[in-house]
Amino acid sequence: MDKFDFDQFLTRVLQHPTFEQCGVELHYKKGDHLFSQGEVCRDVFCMRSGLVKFYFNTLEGKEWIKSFIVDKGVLGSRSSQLLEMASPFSALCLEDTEVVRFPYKRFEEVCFEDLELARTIFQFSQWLGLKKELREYQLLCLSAEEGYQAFVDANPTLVDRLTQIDIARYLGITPIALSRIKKRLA
Amino acid sequence: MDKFDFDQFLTRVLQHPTFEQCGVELHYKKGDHLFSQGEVCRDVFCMRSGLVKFYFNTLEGKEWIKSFIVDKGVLGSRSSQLLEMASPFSALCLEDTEVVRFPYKRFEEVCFEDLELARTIFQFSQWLGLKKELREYQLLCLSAEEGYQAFVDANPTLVDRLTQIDIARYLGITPIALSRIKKRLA
DNA sequence: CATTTTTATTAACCTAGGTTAATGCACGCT
DNA sequence: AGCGTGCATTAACCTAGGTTAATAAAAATG
Repeated sequence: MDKFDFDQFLTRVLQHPTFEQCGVELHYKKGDHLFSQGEVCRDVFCMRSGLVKFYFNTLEGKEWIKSFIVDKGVLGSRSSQLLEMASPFSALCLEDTEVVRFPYKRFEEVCFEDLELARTIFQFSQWLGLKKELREYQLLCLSAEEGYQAFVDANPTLVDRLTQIDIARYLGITPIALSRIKKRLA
Repeated sequence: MDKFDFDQFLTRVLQHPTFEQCGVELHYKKGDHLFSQGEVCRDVFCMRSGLVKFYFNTLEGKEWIKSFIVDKGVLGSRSSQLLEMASPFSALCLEDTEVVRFPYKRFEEVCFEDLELARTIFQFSQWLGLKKELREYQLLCLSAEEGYQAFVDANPTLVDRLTQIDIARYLGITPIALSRIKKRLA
């Protein structure tokens, strides 16, 4: 469960009659938003390919990146889905991205009818929990330099698909600081 | 779902025949560990009263606090439960604490038999996800001063039960820095 | 009740990272 | 091709927080 099999996950979910019926295939271009901070977005996005960043815009006009979703995955705004609240963050495509979109409520309903699917989704949410735990650890315990190294080690191919600005915003530092760190390490 | 009803949760879980049978009531004293970093702990702890901190010890000999569990809650080490890995953090009682302990595997098994319980646990894990999202936001986007204010606002009564050291370790700063922040705010 | 052991505060100094601004590159665009 | 926009680097300066250390108050501990 260290790595999660999204191919299998997507197959299982998207083959389900409910989602074959209510799922909408969408092709987003680089620069498009899946949803934006401040909106309520009750959907689930099953991502087949592409690259998406979740980011916050602060009151001081700064941007911080919550996470990247790479190639395949499942995404959405939890607080919108569960509490019908405005999403606290935006989802922006950094590359052309293909998704199937459907309402979260359907997802929840199906979960309690189809035990096999419930199990699959349970596994996904456990995996996500582990990832979030790691992120929390890195933000809390690692210096900027350690955090950068950990990010590069864990995502060797992703690094080349991102700007230094976005990597820095993910680590919680400025691009200038990241430039200095890279110089220090080289 | 903004606040989670642990009274109801604990009642439902602990009334279940499986946990009435395999659950062990334990009374920990202030200073006791529920489990320690480096050990595998496959248990779930249903907490009835007390105060527990989850903390990391880094290689440089520093301590950082992952979270506090206050009064009532459910806790354990996810990576131990799911992956049978050594826990990356320790759980220490800051006050006398009463729990019921049982193996996580049982928990998982029961979930797939008892749909009502599965629903309850699903709600809990969603609530936990929301909490972790907020924590991620605060670590990533807030300054130490903003983080302290947010912590005090969200946990007005908890603050008096913690030392300044532990609050600082939770915010990711030193107690000295927190002392300066308090002075600045007063 | 006296004695360690923790905790909180403050001061002096240090350092990593933030800020502003200038420069040179590498693109995507018409 | 030529233009503009965004990206990466570097420098100079500033600031929040880290470090060490001294002090005093408050808790545990016997």
